[in-house]
Amino acid sequence: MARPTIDDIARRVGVSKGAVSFALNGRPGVSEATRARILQVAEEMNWRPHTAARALGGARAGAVGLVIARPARTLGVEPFFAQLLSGLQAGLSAQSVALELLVVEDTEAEIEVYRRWASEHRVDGFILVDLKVRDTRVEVVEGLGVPAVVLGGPGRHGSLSSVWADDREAMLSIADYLAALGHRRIAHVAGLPTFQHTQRRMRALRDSARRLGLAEVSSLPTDFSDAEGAATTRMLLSRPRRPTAIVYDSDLMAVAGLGVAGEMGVAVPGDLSIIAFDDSVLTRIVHPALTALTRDTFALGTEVAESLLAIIAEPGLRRDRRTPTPRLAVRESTAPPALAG
Amino acid sequence: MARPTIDDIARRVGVSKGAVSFALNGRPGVSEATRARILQVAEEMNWRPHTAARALGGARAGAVGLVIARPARTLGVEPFFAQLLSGLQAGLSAQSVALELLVVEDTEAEIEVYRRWASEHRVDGFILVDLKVRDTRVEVVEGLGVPAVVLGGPGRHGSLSSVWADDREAMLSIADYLAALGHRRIAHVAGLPTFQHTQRRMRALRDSARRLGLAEVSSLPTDFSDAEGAATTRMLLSRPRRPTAIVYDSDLMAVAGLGVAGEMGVAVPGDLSIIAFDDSVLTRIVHPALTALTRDTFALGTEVAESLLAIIAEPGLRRDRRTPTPRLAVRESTAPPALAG
DNA sequence: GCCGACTACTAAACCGCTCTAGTGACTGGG
DNA sequence: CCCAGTCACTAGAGCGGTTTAGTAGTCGGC
Repeated sequence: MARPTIDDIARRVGVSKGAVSFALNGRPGVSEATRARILQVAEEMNWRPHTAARALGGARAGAVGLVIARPARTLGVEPFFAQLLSGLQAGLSAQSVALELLVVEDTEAEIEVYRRWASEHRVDGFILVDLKVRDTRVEVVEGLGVPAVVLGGPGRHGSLSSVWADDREAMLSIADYLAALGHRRIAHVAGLPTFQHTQRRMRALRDSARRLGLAEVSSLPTDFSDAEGAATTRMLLSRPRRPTAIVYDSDLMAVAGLGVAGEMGVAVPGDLSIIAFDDSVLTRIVHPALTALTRDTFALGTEVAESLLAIIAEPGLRRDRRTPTPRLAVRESTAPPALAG
Repeated sequence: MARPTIDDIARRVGVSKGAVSFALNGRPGVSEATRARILQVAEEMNWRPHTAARALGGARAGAVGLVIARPARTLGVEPFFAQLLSGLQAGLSAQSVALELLVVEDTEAEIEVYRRWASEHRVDGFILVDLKVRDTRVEVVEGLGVPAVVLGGPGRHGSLSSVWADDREAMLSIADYLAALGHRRIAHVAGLPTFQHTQRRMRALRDSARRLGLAEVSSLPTDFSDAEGAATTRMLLSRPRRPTAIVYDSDLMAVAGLGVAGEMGVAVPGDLSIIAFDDSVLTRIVHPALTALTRDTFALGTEVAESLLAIIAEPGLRRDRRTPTPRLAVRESTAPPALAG
């Protein structure tokens, strides 16, 4: 027998389709005896709801959408994303909601996908990542009236809910730590300046420099690639007065920077301290292991998933969740600067 | 105006629903003039098909499923998967087919998901990865009658189509290369022995040893984690007669192994040559950069996507595609063994 | 004994689209 | 001139659910 439908069940039990629907959805309208009988027969026939049919009636699609606007080839190298994805999965699968994933080239294409998926009823909600400084997506998604959670914050995402960690606070803690070690010349190999979190980190470092009276502090934007991370490091270490500490906006760039230091004969942490603004196996696998800001990206993912599910269940709800500020895991790549600093 | 339906278009143009459906799907049954008019109005009204409604009529779901049975937390660290995912995306999005992704704990749960998705008509096909030696999934998916492509081969996947690269050939080329350099004691830090490709690689190495007359060659299974990769390396390097070359089944383990060598004062490539059986930024970012077997995982992904789409379009088709054998990219981690070998 | 309220259920509309059977107009061949 | 065949299109069933309106039957109260 092919796919049994509720009609088959209804016939077999000797009731109407409607009764079966009520029974299967735990809705009032059938007696307990009948409900039990229906459930039993459904079980026997191995019945499963046809998602399309359900969705057609205006119900849930049973999936949420994540669209990532990055060149597809670079996605593979970001431990962050894979971790986040895993966490999202864990959170969603608890309610057997699927994740619909799409990688597109640019924000324009991304917006087009939101439009399409929303109008196709393909998903019940969206997850927005990589928030830009003036992000057009927020407005569009708000306009679509589809529940959505923004990863990043605080503020700047209209009426959408968000899950965020305090980048600013984290950067301040790094600056404090480096200053306490005695570093005065600190460089920051940043990410794309169009991202909100990049901006926040740069601003935080600038503020720290002023407050702590650090002489030479600079943030240098990159595209997050290992290549630019390496190139920027090479440039920094070629300066006559090289920085004694470098903070990298991603673990990948930090590892690339460590490689450059090795290649140029700069000892880590003797001549140069390195801190990564993101953690993963990468930082622990290299030698010396990198001091890094760790946060539980997996947990972040589950948090986002839960937020989104909550909003889907109760539209209109707005929920801003701040996750724990990343903490500095001190490993072997940081030390007081050499005396000749 | 909310979502326009084909009925709205029909009313506006002054034709029937059927005509609109024909026109929008490029099917015969309407005149060119009417078709043009309908398309124009559909465009004006910004109409999009409701996927659920389409799927209900027995048509395509417009999505394919990928279920991965691994602890979710470890997924994040495998560059391979993210790359594959990107490639899949690229291949699928060409026909705007979505990818439904789910990470589960074990094979049992994975099979349950196949069952559910198939009966829910949620996807049009499946992609099976991590093929085990005696894999129960193949049989189940065959039984479901849903198109599927297996990543891995050759053989051992029943009537399902497959996309595969020649692991055996690749391992032979590594053995040949190391033997030519003069290595006679070679260790192989393998992956999970339940995987088909792990078995194939181990067998190939054994065969090579016999053929080339290599004295001491051994394969040591691990769980693919950086931790076990490091531990196994530590064990190998503590032996009185340590190997002069180690082949790692993944780039992650190779990097971990490199770290252990550094920690134990074993020079790479002076005292020890290292080869990774998989390539990614990881191998290029460390120092010395690792000699590795490179293949285009992204291309592999698009290949799988295309195969699957072909089978969905034409059920019953069976298509085994062999992708180019991975080639050895020689970098800085391999050299002839020290004389005292 | 009758009314109203409640329970347990049925019948059927509906969601948006596809697809088949059918219809009317026109064409062309014998 | 009539009939068969094509063309362009319509009407409506059907996909598998949900949901609403309606309907018997029962029960309690006065």
